[in-house]
Amino acid sequence: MKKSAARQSAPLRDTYRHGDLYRALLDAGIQLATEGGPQAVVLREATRRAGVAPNAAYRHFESRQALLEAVRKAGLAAVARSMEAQLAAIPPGKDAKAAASDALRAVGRGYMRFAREHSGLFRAAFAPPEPVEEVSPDPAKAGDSGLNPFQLLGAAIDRMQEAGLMPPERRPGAEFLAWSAVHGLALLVIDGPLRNLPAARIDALGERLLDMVEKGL
Amino acid sequence: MKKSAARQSAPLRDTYRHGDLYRALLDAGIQLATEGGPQAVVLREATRRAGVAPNAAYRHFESRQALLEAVRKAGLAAVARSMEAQLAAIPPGKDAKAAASDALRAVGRGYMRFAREHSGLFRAAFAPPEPVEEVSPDPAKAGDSGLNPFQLLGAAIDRMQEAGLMPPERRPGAEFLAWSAVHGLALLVIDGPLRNLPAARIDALGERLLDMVEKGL
DNA sequence: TGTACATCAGTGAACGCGCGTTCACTGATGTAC
DNA sequence: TGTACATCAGTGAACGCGCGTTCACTGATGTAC
Repeated sequence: MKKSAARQSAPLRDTYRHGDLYRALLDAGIQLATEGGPQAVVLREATRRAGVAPNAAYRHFESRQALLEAVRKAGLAAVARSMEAQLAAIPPGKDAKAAASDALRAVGRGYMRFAREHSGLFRAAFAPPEPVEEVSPDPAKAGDSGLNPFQLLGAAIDRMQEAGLMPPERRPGAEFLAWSAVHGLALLVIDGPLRNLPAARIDALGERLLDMVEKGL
Repeated sequence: MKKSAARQSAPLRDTYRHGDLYRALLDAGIQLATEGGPQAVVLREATRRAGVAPNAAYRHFESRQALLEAVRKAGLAAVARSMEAQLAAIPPGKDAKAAASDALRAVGRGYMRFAREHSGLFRAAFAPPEPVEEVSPDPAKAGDSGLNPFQLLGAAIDRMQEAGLMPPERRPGAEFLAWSAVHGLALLVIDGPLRNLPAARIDALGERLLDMVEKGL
């Protein structure tokens, strides 16, 4: 399993230069994270998959840590995109209240869905270094809308409040509460004791959790 | 930092036999987990701390995995004890409704407090192997009451329902919702983007989260 | 349009590291007589 | 109460592993003339 694929001594390309090794290493890193979480992001394996000598990575990343960091940002962007996809799937033409409620649920659903479908990358995305940054709209972490996952959530909650579904005095910090609930279920399901619950039960649980959040906010 | 303490070539004891090496290794493992999470539970380091040759561990644990497993169970028991401590601190003499509500909050608070105070061990306790076991009252995972963390939560929710604070039709599966919320905040705070939020804000957030859960259930 | 040259992306070999695990052993302990 | 002996907890040395990282290099590429 370790020395499985892409393990030839001859390089995979015919040119001496690779072309876009940075991208190739990052893609390999993303793939590794997807397969095995942050720990699986290993420099040597990434270079192996890119068909390149181990030390070639140092032309593009200062260290293993730097590669992992790049993978993390890519993971956050992918989370954001998953949320945006759910937002885009909302049927239009509802009144403001219903639309706001739909949006909040879509954001949560997109988050949980990504966690389940790409659990390794999800775990990498939320691995240690990354203090909360209410500012810093780093485009590398954003989805197509330019917002990162946290900002997407914030926007959904703003709509809830504007639609009158949430008293303004409870607005500050509310994203942390919603985030906690959704994040917790995601982790219990992919990594924790709720792993190997049947998918249908997980879905139902997710919807009930969103009920709870909506009602409890 | 790696070769810091307890690094002498002479053993720390005067007898040839150790006395209670199983316990010593388990304690070392717990300590390692507390310091650095599940990954930090390293056989060789545990034997080093116990003042014993690396391979001596194999008299008591089949493999590194087995030691980690034992640490995990000990961690779960410690979580349960933290929850029990909060339950014990509830002032008596309230009516059933208030008492049930207090109990639910105590359980959640004990969980989050443990996560913050022993974050490495907490992470180890909820590391991969551990499918949900509605049965299996393994005493090694239980606190002094004999209940494991999940069972303590279930009992608190039962009380909520019995006190009429929750409609019976919403009872099934409700522990998963409460657990998700609390677990998510715990992880965001110890490991994730909410790390290095000031303690006072974390406490306040924890109480608001419990409000949300209580209301939302 | 052609040639000389500087640049710098990727090579090949090697390093030291700590890890988990296996082997044949030794010697303190508790038990049977 | 004393002795012989089996048991088995801990020893010492060694293994192979994959890792991150450093070194001096080579040779394709793009640029200046």
